[in-house]
Amino acid sequence: MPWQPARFCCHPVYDGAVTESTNSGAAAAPAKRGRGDKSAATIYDIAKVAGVNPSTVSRALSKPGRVSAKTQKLIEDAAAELNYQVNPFARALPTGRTSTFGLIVADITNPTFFDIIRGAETTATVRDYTLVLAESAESAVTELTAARRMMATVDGLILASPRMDDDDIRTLARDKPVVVINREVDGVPCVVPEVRKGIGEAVRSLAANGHRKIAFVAGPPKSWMSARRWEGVRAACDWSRLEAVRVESSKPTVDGGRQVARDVLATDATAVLTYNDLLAIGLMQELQAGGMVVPDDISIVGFDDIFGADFTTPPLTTVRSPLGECGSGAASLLLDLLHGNGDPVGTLRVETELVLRGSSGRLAPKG
Amino acid sequence: MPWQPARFCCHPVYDGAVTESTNSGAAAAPAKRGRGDKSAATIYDIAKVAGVNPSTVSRALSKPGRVSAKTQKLIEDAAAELNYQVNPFARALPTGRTSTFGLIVADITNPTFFDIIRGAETTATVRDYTLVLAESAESAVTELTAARRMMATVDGLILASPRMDDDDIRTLARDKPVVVINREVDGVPCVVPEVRKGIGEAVRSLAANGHRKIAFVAGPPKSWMSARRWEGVRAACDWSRLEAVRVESSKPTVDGGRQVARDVLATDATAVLTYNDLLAIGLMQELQAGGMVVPDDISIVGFDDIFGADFTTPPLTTVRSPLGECGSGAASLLLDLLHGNGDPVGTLRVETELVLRGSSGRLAPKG
DNA sequence: CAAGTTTTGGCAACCGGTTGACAAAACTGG
DNA sequence: CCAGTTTTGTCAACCGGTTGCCAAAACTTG
Repeated sequence: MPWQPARFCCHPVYDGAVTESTNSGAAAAPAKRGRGDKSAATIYDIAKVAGVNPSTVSRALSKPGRVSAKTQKLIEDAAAELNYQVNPFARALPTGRTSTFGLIVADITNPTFFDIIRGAETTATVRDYTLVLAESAESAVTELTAARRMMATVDGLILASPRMDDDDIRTLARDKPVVVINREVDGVPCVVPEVRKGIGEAVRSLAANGHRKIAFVAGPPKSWMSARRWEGVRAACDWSRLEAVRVESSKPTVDGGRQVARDVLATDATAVLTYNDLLAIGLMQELQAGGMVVPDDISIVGFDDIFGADFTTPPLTTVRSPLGECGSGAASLLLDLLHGNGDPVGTLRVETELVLRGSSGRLAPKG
Repeated sequence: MPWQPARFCCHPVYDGAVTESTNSGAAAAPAKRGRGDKSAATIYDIAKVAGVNPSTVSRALSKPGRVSAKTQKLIEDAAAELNYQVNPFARALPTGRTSTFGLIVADITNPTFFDIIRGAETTATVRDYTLVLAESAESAVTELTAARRMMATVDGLILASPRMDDDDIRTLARDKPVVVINREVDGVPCVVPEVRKGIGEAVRSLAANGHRKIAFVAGPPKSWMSARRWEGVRAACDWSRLEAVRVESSKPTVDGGRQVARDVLATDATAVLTYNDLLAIGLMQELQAGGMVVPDDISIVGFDDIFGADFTTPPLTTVRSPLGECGSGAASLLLDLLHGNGDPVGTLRVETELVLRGSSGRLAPKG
């Protein structure tokens, strides 16, 4: 066996005893064939019932208008009667179409992706597609492996915040349609939040509250998004004649936020913008633990508006990226690509906006 | 077209202009066939290279020990050289096996499921299976539809906090292996957190801090889990000679928690246990907004220890359900079932435990 | 070394739809 | 009413593995 059996860390109790139910065969012997116990209806069964040739059934069911209205009706009735469902594998084998697409996220733990997953899943379901999910564990290699594996079974792929090279992405995109979220790759359709507006609002808000020096806590060094956000902060600060300094973080998590607190204080900036909300939350926790009051002593602004950003005290001011939209937008883009209009390799830009909550504001007068 | 095109709510800008890249054919014309542009290698290609019969290749690749060591080697080398990958559809068609299983959750928005998804996904990947995700939007009908649809394409199914009838679940389980999380269904393997220990710890902790009357904010009326938790609270309170009162909530969300605040106050309990963390967080926000201090004026204990439960001020005391374990446990159970040992229809119980944080404690002396 | 036993490999049918090529039928217009 | 055109239906090959059955090869044993 190539895999290690999964282990529990908390001593779960497995009571081998069968529950007191009669257990009358249910769930005991899974059916051998692909479909249910009663071998499911095929187009041949329909053909027999409707008195036509199987291929006629196939055409009636897949390409509308190819058969006469009355035959169509006949076949549809027969299909309904037998409650027929196409066998996706039989269909996929000759056509290569699977009505399925993949979504690879860097880290399922990271709430940033929750909304993306949700948006993509919703759109997939609405358009009669199935979403297959995989995680890359923040590793470029794992990501590429997962992507390759998926390519065999899906019609297209969405990469959310991919870690692999541009070239790898383009190579994948040569095989099947690929859409990238949170990064721009030449020649590949992308969905990216446009940071300018949101950051502009954030910086203006801070400037209006008298802040003069702003620290930006950066994300992973190779993150495309982190670079864009830092650019955005710098540009907005230039515009508002504020000073901007950059601080590096070890990892874009709550823990990373706690760790970076010293460095942030060392800059003596009075306001901080972070690469993402997790960093902001960790940073705020650490600063508060050290006795600072937010926003009286320091203002904190996060990025993304993830689930839980408003659980903190004070609730986190943040630049919202419409993550759900990114997910559904990417899915729409991909499905459009799959349904013919394959050309428009463009970038879908979604707007960001400032969500003003309690963690930013005017400095309390020194006393 | 049966579907409505997905719409954006925030006026995203689609710049039809092709990015300044040369766009040299990349991603423009997706390959027609199922695999990559170069038609992928098949067992027939391998057979030709290795100089054996295709069926020998099939056997060498799928059932170890069925061919001689040297032939095996020959074939493996040829496969590696052509970098062959099985076509999952071709394999699924005759066998019905897909190396895929489904996971249906009630609500992708609900962070309770994040860890479950993650656990299941991780285990799936480790054991070379693919996870397919679907959401039921809290509707029993949608859930059943999704389940039926999935049954055609997966080897087994995991239902997390299902909303459908026991009988529907058993019917599904007759077709393919099904594992249920967060609910017990006779004759179907289940994974449930055992609430007694965690609730016991919570109630004893509250009792030790001088609380005499505890309110339980219930979840959805038909939730199996909510009933178990209420039972657990009542039993633990009896044991510790505390009074337990039950309060109904409208929905198990942050908002529902806010709404239930009045009713909780009306009970004049000094401590509250809620059906889940979202309710606890909403309740705490509302009480704090009304000027109450947690835990000085009232203690709050949540359930599940979801992501973000420690973002609040004070951080939330909660009874942790090992959700990740539930997900991976269910996946393991399912895969074991799929790999032969099909019999043990039992219940996997995972332990809960109290996570003591700041939202519970001793009442401040009245002043 | 021959007879008996076990491996190993090859053939061919099969899974269930799809699709190009073609024949039959229906319809058009002169 | 017939030639020409369009619609509708049929046939058969194909997608790429899997597997039961049997023959050939390799190995054991008396």
